[in-house]
Amino acid sequence: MGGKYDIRDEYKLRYFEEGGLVRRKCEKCGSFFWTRDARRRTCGDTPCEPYSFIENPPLKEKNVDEMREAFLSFFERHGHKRLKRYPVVARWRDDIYLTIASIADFQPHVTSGEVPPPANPLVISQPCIRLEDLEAIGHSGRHLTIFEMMAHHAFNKQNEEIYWKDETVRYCDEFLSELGADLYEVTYKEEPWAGGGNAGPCVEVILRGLELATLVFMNLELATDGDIEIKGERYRKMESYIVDTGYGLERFVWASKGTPTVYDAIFPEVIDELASAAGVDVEGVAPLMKEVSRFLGVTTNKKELAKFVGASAEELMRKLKPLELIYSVSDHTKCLAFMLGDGIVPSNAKEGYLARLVLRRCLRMLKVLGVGLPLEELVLKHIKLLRRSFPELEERADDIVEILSLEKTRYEETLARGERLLERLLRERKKMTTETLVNLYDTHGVPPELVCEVAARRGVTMEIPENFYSLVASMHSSATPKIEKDPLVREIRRRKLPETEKLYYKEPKAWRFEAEVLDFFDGWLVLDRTLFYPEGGGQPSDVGMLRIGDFEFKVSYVRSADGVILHKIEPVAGNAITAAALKGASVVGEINFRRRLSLMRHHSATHIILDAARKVLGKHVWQAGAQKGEQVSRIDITHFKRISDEERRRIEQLANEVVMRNLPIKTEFIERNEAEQKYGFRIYQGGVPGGKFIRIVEVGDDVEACAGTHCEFTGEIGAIKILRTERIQDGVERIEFSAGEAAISSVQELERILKEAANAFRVPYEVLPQTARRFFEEWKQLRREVERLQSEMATLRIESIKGRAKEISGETGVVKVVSEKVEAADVKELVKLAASLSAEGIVAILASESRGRASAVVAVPKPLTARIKAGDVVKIVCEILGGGGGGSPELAQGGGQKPEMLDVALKKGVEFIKSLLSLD
RNA sequence: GGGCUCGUAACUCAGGGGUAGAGUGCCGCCUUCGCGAGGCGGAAGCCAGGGGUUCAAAUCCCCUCGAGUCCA
Repeated sequence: MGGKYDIRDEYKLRYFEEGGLVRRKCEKCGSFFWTRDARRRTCGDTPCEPYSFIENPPLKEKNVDEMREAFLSFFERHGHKRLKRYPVVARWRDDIYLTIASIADFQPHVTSGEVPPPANPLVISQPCIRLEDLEAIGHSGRHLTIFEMMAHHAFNKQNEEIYWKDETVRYCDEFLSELGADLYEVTYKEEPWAGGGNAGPCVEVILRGLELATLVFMNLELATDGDIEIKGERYRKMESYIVDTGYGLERFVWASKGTPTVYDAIFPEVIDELASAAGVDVEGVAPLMKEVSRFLGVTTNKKELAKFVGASAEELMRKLKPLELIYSVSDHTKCLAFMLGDGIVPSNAKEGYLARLVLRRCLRMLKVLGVGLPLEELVLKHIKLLRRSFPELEERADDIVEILSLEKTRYEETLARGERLLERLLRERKKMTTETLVNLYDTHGVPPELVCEVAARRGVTMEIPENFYSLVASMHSSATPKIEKDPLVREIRRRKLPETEKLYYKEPKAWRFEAEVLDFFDGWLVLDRTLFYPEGGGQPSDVGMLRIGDFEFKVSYVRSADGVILHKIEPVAGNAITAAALKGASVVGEINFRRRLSLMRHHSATHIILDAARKVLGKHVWQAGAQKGEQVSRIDITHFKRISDEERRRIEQLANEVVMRNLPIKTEFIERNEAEQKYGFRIYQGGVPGGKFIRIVEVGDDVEACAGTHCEFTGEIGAIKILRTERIQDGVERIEFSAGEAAISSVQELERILKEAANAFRVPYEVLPQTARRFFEEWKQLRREVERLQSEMATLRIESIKGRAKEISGETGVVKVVSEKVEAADVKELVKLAASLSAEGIVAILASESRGRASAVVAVPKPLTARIKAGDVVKIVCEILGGGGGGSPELAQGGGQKPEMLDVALKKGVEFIKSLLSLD
């Protein structure tokens, strides 16, 4: 190499040179491009040039299915293996929720070189979902939430090159020619590309203003000490180099039809249906739309567009708005078909939230359009249109319809709730601040448009601030915690420790083993081989003992780092031991097998329950997390509603049938690509393991990539008992269960609770439910009866108490006062009594004693409250009782710990009132 | 994964330390030939559950359960 790296050198292709292409600088944007047309002055991309393919298509007309097939078969003819598409939800990745590009299918394991590609070179048409430009959908004429990225990939290594830049560009030209393009019109714009930790030179292929394909040559990786800088980040050359192309299927179809927008080109059937349902005159707007569409690549601003076509911005707004909504709904409903079809369950978190976001946008737009057409029908229409290429979506149609209608009612409820809340807020205060607007959306999901609408109805005008959504975003801005690199991994690499031989796979029933000590540091012991299972996949680590000569160690925790298994040890007998003394020693290890057996049973049971849940609830059920325990385990699954008792019973029944059939549990290490091909992506329930080979565990009908330890036959599990289900978030249900001995003891525990409850009522447990109901009903009735009698008693008591009222006179007047101890009365009763007395013009100081404590209540007739405040009196009284009190001027209550002081306190209360009546 | 909000009568919600409330619905009576409407009266509450603070908790604090919503 030598010399300084200049990314511009990367574009000096022999293919360009030999084909007579020339390099030019765009007059408008300044970027460099290659062309066969020596007189060309601009790069050909928008916004430097308007579209020139509208109503003048440069490609032979093809629909979506035809275009996809043309691409796939072209590359198949040129030695590429055709691959099936991956799901739109990227379950094999933990850094993204949705498949955003074809290369995402192969990240991170294939691109890093760790795992060989499923084929090389390969061709695929990958449905991708991107939600970044939601606002632009429909307006821009070209943005889509869901699109197919047609791509051919070649994964090259230093000593094993498939093909590189020249071939890639040649393929592009040949394919374009085959479609009828005039290569004289095509420009190749230089554009460095970076993303996802990689970077490289990239060529954008542009035809009549439309970028049709992006040819990325990924050959750099992020490195802090790298010597190449792109877009502010430092990179270095990669060992492998990858051809990553992206041909926009929808754009090709668009260019082949020359319709005003991409939407018209790809799903005209849905647009027609929506337009007629909404009563939008598409034909009428067509001439204007065609005019406008030419300049959509230049700007989407209505004012600027209006200048181009010689109309007013208002006219454009009015005429195009309904059409834009139709485009947007058409796109969103297709997106939903794929999201739900690939098993996303709408939720308030993770990928489920993204589905709900799209869904609710749809519902809002349909409402604005005033279309009676249900959302379900539109999504079904897409599914029908997609049937030929994606038959798997149709299989999910029933569930999709149920999910959609469920979500619709949920959203209607949310909106109704929001509207009521808003009405209340408006009633209370006339003004609506931006803060409340943001808060309403953030906390209650009330869209700002609805706020304006409701406010307007009440005559309050308000505006949505331009930066509304960024205000919302700023409320959530937080530093994303950086993933810390495991220090133990670094330490192990430094010590150059070999991978530990894993005996627990070969001998799942063994509990005793011999091995040699390789290293010891920071309390971690490393052996050449071990039976101890390290924590992983939701299975806790084994514990047990290690014996080295006369010394015994307790193994409290075991973990794995970079294939090396580390045992945390504590000496039981003997002195602390140094690493030097340990190295090379032979050890005898024993695991706590009782615990291990229970964990194995729970682990195998987890797989069985997942499969049973899929059978009972549907194919959208995926594992969303799991934790095994010795007594109780849990598995979280995606599902769109609460699991009913009946469903829970069926899952339990089905799971136990698998146990009783005593099926063999098969485990094997096989090549990742083979496993994916054979079983599909459902093997990745608990995340994606690295490595070329993965361990596949087959339990009944369930097949998963899993590193855990399992029983050899399902019968060994013994029994599976589901204990409870819990909703941990919208769309995710947690199933708690026990297996084996733990299942039996959990049933016994239930039985014990049941019997204890039955004993308390002195009834056989069979009649417990009706007995409990009866007792509760009777209790309620008795409570009412007590209250009724109390008030009756109070009226009787009042008469006698009234008779004992004394007149107290002072300089400012005379008042009637009672001050007495009431037997067997609680605070509530005292309050009632005192209130009735004060209603008759008597100042009442009442007190009682119960459970070793004193309570006091003071009531003052309203006309007297100017002079005598009940709260003040009660304070004086309760101070003597060793407590405190308070209340309103009319009624106050309090108490204290010294009931023996009651008489003194009552007297003091009367004295206080007397003092109040005297002039100061 | 993180943030915010809410659980009070059958329903919709007030009350935010000091006697549990309103509207709708329900029941009864009055009015009417009957219905609707109106008037008068009434029943209906483990204030989600548990713990804590306090003389006193629907109210404040903690936990659990149930629900809603936004962001990544």
